[in-house]
Amino acid sequence: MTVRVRFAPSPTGYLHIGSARTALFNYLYARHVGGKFLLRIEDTDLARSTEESTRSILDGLAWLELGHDEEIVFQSDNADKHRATAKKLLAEGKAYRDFTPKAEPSDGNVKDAIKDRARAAQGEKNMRDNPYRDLSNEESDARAAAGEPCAIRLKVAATGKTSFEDQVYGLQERDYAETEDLVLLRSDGHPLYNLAVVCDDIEMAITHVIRGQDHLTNTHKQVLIYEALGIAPPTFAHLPLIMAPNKGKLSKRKHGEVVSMTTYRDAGFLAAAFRNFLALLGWSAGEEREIYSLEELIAKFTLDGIHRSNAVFNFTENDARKWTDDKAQWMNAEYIRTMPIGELLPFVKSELKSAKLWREEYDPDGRALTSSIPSTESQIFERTTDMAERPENIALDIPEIGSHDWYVHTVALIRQRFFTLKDFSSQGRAYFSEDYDFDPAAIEKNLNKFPDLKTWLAELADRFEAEFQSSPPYEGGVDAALGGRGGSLPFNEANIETVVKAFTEEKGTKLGVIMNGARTLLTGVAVGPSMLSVFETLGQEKSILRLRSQFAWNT
RNA sequence: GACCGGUUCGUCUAGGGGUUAGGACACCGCCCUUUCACGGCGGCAACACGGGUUCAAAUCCCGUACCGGUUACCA
Repeated sequence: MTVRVRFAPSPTGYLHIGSARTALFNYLYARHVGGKFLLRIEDTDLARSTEESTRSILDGLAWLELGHDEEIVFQSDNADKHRATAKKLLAEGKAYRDFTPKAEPSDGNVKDAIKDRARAAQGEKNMRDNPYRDLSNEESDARAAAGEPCAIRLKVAATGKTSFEDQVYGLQERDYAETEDLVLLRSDGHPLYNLAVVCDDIEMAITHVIRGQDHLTNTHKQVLIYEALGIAPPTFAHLPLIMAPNKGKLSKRKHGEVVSMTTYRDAGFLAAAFRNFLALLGWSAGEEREIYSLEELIAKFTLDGIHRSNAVFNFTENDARKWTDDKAQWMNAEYIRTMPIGELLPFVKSELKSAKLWREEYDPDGRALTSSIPSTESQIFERTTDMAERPENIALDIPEIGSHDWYVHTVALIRQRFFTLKDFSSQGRAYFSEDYDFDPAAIEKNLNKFPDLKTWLAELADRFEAEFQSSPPYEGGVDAALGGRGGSLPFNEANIETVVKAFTEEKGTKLGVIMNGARTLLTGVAVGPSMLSVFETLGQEKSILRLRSQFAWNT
């Protein structure tokens, strides 16, 4: 028998972290055993279900790349079947009509009201004392025929117990006395959750139900329905819950965005990294290892690796740096830094695109377009036109600036200190645009503290122009004064180091002062890769122009 | 309240009778370095408590405490 599992969210909000983990575990299990992973939208609560929520959940699943098999089932489409099943149980005497008037919903917190009522009952409540439980068929039929509203309840036997072997928690038993005659059909004819789930799981031929352990007691009720129906229940596996940092419930309302999948997508997380993080929340392969590809997760995922204790999703409210779980952030950074560059490139591309920093020349076949570089160079020099004319020709160290190779080289260089995809368009903006921001703290620390830099860095630009070959003959520049001839050195790391070091000694200052000042001017931030590679990567022209830029000063 | 479940560093976890109780994240320190949120090395830090069983308990049993789930004509 092929394994068939399902993820069955109710569309009452976005896909949150707990549901996402449940979906992932179902997916991994199905793929591991070569079964089917189905999707069912439990939209029977008309009052709370929204299409927008369904879309959001689907978006979340799509982002996590948890593709489902077969058509999506909408539970509300099966309401007639659910009703028919309830009628069948009624006809067989396994359920009864309850003519007790529906209780008015209490105002305030429903959960609390229920809890209070249960506590008031002191556990002495007799679950079988419903006066309509043993109403004669005749009277029941007559009252129903007369149009008297009634709910349909399952007739749970007075003695005995439900039991099932949970794949995570082991044998679970519950005395019938603990379970009330649950309502199958509301008095308005609306099928309720437990009935709907059982009917649909049967209909969908679900073999394994993998869901949160908050359903443990529902499972007993559902087992009761299976028994009444004379159908063998599926195998159950309940998952530990994911808790808030205070070990309390992780709620959409209280914790908001931090639990939503779309937040992570929008914050520049890689689905692969987040999946990896999620997989390790409540499951482990029993190894001292954290990074698993999807294929490895599928290969290693088994139900007995699932834990029984709840896990805390750790984050600190009002702390920008720790807005979400440290490990999730680390995992994402780890993926960005170490995944094959070819796999990262498409993500960087779409990030740059949405930040309007993307250029077609970065594409592998974009080389043919390099002839169009002058047009983009007008952008490069946009903010500095008062300083220099656009150069006639450009000869650069490999890789050629703006080319695909340069793009790959640059991404590989700057990803080393990035945490999210967003960093490519924020911290890394200066590599792709002239229009980048300056971090005030960086300016203060690396520029303002050394007033001499204001002239030194401009001088360094002159030096670059003089020492390195092919420096463009800027109008009015040193180069022009020299007759348009630059030096003879190729603009590469080794030579840049030599030149900068010599310059530093002349000025009697420390290398760090020059380098950090240059970094701030050239990239707007105080952190990044080796400054030598930054110079080289940005290229001679940009380096010179930005060194001469006074933009960052006095900001 | 009742029923059910859980409890190893701050967090995620390994370990399931004999371990210096391991790893990861975070944190701290040192090194590398022009800076740095990269990297390298190191450090801090845990078996909830009390009884048993046993030569030996984090590990098995019982109890307590604490935490969580459920207790709807919600899902």
